[in-house]
Amino acid sequence: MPELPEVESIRRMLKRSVVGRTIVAAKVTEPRLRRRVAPALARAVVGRRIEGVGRRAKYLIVRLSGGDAIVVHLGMSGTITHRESRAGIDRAGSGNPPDGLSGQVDSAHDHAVLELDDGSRIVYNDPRRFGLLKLIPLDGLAASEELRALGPEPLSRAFDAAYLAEKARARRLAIKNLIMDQRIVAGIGNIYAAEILFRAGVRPARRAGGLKRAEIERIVAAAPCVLKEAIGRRGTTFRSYRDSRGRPGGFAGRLRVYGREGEPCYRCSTPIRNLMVGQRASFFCPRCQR
DNA sequence: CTTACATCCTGATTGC
DNA sequence: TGCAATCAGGATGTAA
Repeated sequence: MPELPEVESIRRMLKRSVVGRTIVAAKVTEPRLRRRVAPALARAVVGRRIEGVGRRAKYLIVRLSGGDAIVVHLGMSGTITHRESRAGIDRAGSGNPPDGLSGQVDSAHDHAVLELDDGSRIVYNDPRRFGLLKLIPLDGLAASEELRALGPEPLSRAFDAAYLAEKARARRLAIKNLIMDQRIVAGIGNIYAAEILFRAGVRPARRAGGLKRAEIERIVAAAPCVLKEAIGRRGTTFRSYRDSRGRPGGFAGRLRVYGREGEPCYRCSTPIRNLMVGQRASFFCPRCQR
């Protein structure tokens, strides 16, 4: 579920609230994520200081003293929340979060908790368990299997028209699938692919290799516009996404096409359509997008 | 190599 | 109302 803007929003908030804190306790209560969380992880992070919180693609990277990073991927349904403590709360194991987050995040799916030296906690929650938690040495991070094949960040200069044109050349798959391929460009998922292609005026099912140069240029220009606007609103909550304080993102009301099947296009009033492209719902305006 | 598809898992929603 | 089918923001492994 979380795409680049959601992970970036969590990164910014987490950075402000946890950098400089030391992890005093850690536990993984459900290691069965998409890949099993290493049993040694919890023990290995205790006593370390949080030096920084970074992001690459949809991965959150929590840098620790001692030269390692906790790499987190939220999969489809993961959230990371930072919960202020109140004395005595979950020591009794009451199950309910003590800090007003109940009803927003179901604690039944809290799978990992880091307790910090100010008494607050960082909680990883993921009902579908498609996520990833892994401790990786910093000096091997870029070469790790998770990060090594990722394409450029869509907010970086490396993602330009010449690059995308080269990657699209002779490719027969739909342009929407191409820009959702993390090896091509990193961080775009189903919601933002739809929004970027709307802004660019290109139909999601168009074959990548058949796009004109001007269309490629419009896609490359649209991507940072859409992503930055979404980051500014702390991401999109379509269903369950919450930021690190448990709040929904504010971009849902700004979505131009995603989830709007049958509703009028804001630009031309034509009903938005939804076609399956590569097994994923793909919303577009049949008049504004060609 | 490229592309299509099933799969992991739970929960919310839709349809009968 | 109840139950089954369908779908969900992701990524990967397999097969064609």
